[in-house]
Amino acid sequence: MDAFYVAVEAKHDPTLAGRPVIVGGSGNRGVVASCSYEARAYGIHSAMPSMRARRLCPSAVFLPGRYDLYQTYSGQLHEVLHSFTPLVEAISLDEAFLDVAGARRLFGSATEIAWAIRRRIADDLGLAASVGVASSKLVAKLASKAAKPRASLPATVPGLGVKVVEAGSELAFLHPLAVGALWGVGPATARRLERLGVATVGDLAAVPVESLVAALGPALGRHLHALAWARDGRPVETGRVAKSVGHEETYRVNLHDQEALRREVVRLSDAVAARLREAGKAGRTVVLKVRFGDFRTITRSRRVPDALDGGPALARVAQELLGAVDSSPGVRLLGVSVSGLEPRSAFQPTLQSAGDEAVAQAVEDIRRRFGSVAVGPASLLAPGGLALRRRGDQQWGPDAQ
DNA sequence: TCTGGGGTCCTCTCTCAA
DNA sequence: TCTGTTGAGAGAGGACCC
Repeated sequence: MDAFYVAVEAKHDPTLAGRPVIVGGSGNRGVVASCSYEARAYGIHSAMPSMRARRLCPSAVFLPGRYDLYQTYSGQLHEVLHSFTPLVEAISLDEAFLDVAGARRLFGSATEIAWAIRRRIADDLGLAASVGVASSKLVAKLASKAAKPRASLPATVPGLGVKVVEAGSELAFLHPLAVGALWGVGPATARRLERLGVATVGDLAAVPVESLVAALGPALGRHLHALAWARDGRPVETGRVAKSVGHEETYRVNLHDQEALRREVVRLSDAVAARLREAGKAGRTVVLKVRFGDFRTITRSRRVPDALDGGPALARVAQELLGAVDSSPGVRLLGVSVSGLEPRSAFQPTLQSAGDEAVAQAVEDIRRRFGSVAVGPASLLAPGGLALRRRGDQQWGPDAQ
């Protein structure tokens, strides 16, 4: 989808159309989640600190973002995609891979399907999408990028809408691109490749695989070498299951007080537990993440004998992990996550957790009937109240104020 | 310029057991 | 019995994606 969050906002408020609009955190520790092409023309991009974006374009409209609303649109989008093929691999709220090999008898060639999907999204959702058509996920993804509009002053240059890379012409399409365009090449890998004299995908293809393995390790070295030669046999995977569930939060000001940190751990654990139970999952590895004022980040984890899904049980483990951390430099971010997930039915609650189990069930029932802030851990009744978190709350950093 | 939140995957190191 | 090797698993960190 093209500038998805901003496009949804503009649909609900047509006065936003054609203006520099930024969705993201408004506070001094927030970041840009999505921005309109008009904002991109000022050099603004997603993940940029909001403060910097504001400096680059003081006249931009800043919106806090409505995760629930974007989720609703995402659901509609995936309904449209599934009406063409069941082979849909969702990679985010607004992007997906489709394997349309089996849909051609019904809907025409892959190119015809691409245009039809684009029309349906425009008709049903009122939003613009760009589609890439190719024989592999790698090339399709890059083709969809090539089909998007381009930010420019004085006006945005409209995109192709659909970009087709015919079988046999993949290398001609790939090799002129910057190496950073490849999936798996971020800033750190791009820097390492630069030292090898690699700037484009074509340069990368010319490097012997042994040299890449020596420079980047066996997994990444071999993977990138294959991608540079357009060898990408990864199938479209439907029904991928989550391997971990977590919740983390950056604070407006650094926290120093151990008691405050312990309360935060309870709150985060409660949020994680709610989502675990929603998903019918429990997990065996509890991970505490701490980011200090100087941005140094550590994780501490513990594997427990019985899978956990209750807030109090998670909080106990996470608080033990927190106890071994020196928080005196000041804590900027705290996170709790659980991995090693298994279906809830596959484990038996121990005697100790049986009480937690009953409490968690009751809490869940009350929240279903009266809302998420109707009940919560007593320790959170301290200053700040029942500020329980759900997924999508404070998605892009602490609010201003 | 001052860096979010929710994830996945890879690599390195350490420990323990065979 | 002692020492070295190997492999598995856990813990930690880092890079990357949207």
